[in-house]
Amino acid sequence: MERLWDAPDGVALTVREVHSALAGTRDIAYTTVMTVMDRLARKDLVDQERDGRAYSYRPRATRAALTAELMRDTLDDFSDHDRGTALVAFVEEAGPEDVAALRRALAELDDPPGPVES
Amino acid sequence: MERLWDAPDGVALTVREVHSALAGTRDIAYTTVMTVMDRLARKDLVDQERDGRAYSYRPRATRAALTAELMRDTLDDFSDHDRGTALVAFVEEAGPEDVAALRRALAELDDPPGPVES
DNA sequence: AGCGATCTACGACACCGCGTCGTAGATACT
DNA sequence: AGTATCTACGACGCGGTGTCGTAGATCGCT
Repeated sequence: MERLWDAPDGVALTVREVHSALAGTRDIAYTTVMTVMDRLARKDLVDQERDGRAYSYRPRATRAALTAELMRDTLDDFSDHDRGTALVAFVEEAGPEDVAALRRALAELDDPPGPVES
Repeated sequence: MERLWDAPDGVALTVREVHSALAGTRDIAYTTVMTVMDRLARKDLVDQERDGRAYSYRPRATRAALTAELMRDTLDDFSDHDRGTALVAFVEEAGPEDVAALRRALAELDDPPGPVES
């Protein structure tokens, strides 16, 4: 259930909230959500903070950031060799959309767009 | 044991060859190598071809290509949302080396360098 | 032909991660 | 007190992975 990120944004959520949200779509036990949350916390993917009698969980990173990190991890597993080679392969097989996105991302490195204002 | 790629290059290898290669470094049973090879073949990560009485295994893809594919898979798991966002995050956290490699890779897309011929 | 080396086939075991859930016990609300 | 709400902890099944052994087929040499 790593897709608990899909629902919330960047705030802390209690188990109940998540469970309620999910219960609408699918049939899931309360404790299941708990267990998942707990495991995510154990892995430091979320922060666990007390919230009254219950716990609240806040994602430590964006889904996007997490995805990026996983991609980097994959790349790291390859590290001994030429990372460049892998990246070239990645780009070569990437769809036009992704290529465009990469270009944009790289461009912004030089020319910081100034976050969100405007 | 996905790291069987680390030793060979792009040719077919028999179980014995791989085993011998590994036996130097670590203490491993012949059948272990077999099982691994077999599983890799099952997953179509390697091609299995008869070679006399034994089998020969040839990697279906470069380690680099495989890495790239895994990275793409990770990205796909995120697909519903903005792939761009993930890619931006990826680029932002990437080291200078990787950024440079990406730039090079993208450049070559427009301007094919004509493989390897000096 | 007989024997030993070599291979494959098949199955087994342990361990881990993940998704799923239940029971038991603490805590709070009415 | 009684009920609802939470957490703690453990459990089960499933699939992937790393590891190996035994059995049976084949090959080559004496």
